[in-house]
Amino acid sequence: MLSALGDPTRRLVFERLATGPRSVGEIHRGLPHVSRPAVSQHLRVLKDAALVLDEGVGTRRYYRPNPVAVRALRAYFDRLWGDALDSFSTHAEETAAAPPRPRRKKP
Amino acid sequence: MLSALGDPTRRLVFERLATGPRSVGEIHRGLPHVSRPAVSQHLRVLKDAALVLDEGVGTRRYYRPNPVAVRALRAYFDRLWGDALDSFSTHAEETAAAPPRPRRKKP
DNA sequence: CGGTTCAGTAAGCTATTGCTTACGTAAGTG
DNA sequence: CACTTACGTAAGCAATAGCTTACTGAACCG
Repeated sequence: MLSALGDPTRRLVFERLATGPRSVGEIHRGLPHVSRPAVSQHLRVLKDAALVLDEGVGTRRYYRPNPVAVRALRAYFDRLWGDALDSFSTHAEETAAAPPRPRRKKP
Repeated sequence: MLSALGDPTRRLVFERLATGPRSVGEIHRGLPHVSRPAVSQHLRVLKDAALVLDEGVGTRRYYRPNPVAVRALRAYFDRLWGDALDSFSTHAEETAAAPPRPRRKKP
């Protein structure tokens, strides 16, 4: 998932979907610098990564973010956040317990 | 930031830091498939992206996640999550209000 | 001191990636 | 039915990314 969001342009595409379903053409119009086929290709990558869902309506195809994916990403960073906090408090305790840190040549 | 986390190997490196500060050598030992210079290079990218902080102790250098960055990422997906929820309820209302989907333009 | 450990950097190579152009196709329109 | 709209896909290309090897430079150790 994060691999798919690694590309800045793809992130732009993805973020355009946050506020509601968009067709390929709409996304393309909102991103003049990106050709339409490029948009299609980005959407394909996003879809393969399960980051977006799509639904065909007539001749167009509407894309929207996949709630499951967004939740998973949130959970990922929540976990990281928790671990980092733990690590931080441990770090704080240690450095507090040994104030003059056994640095380089000071002591 | 997300660009930096786009690479799977780099994500591995980053995740190794979640549970506490690690030196380059330690990370390398935990990731046998990745050469030590590669680890250094990944850490450099992570540092340039402000995803990690580092502190030199003697001949080694300890890396740890940057809390600010993790919080920012959490916030990013939280926002996305909120927008997606709004979008979803709107979508639900519309489809509920108009069972046989209106085709082309606004009826 | 010399030697060793730990880490960052340089150079070069390969694989991947993202883009464009061109084409194919299904569905809506008159 | 043409014809148009909206997408997807194929092929090919240039740029980038990540890896490895080799070198350099600090800081400890004896």
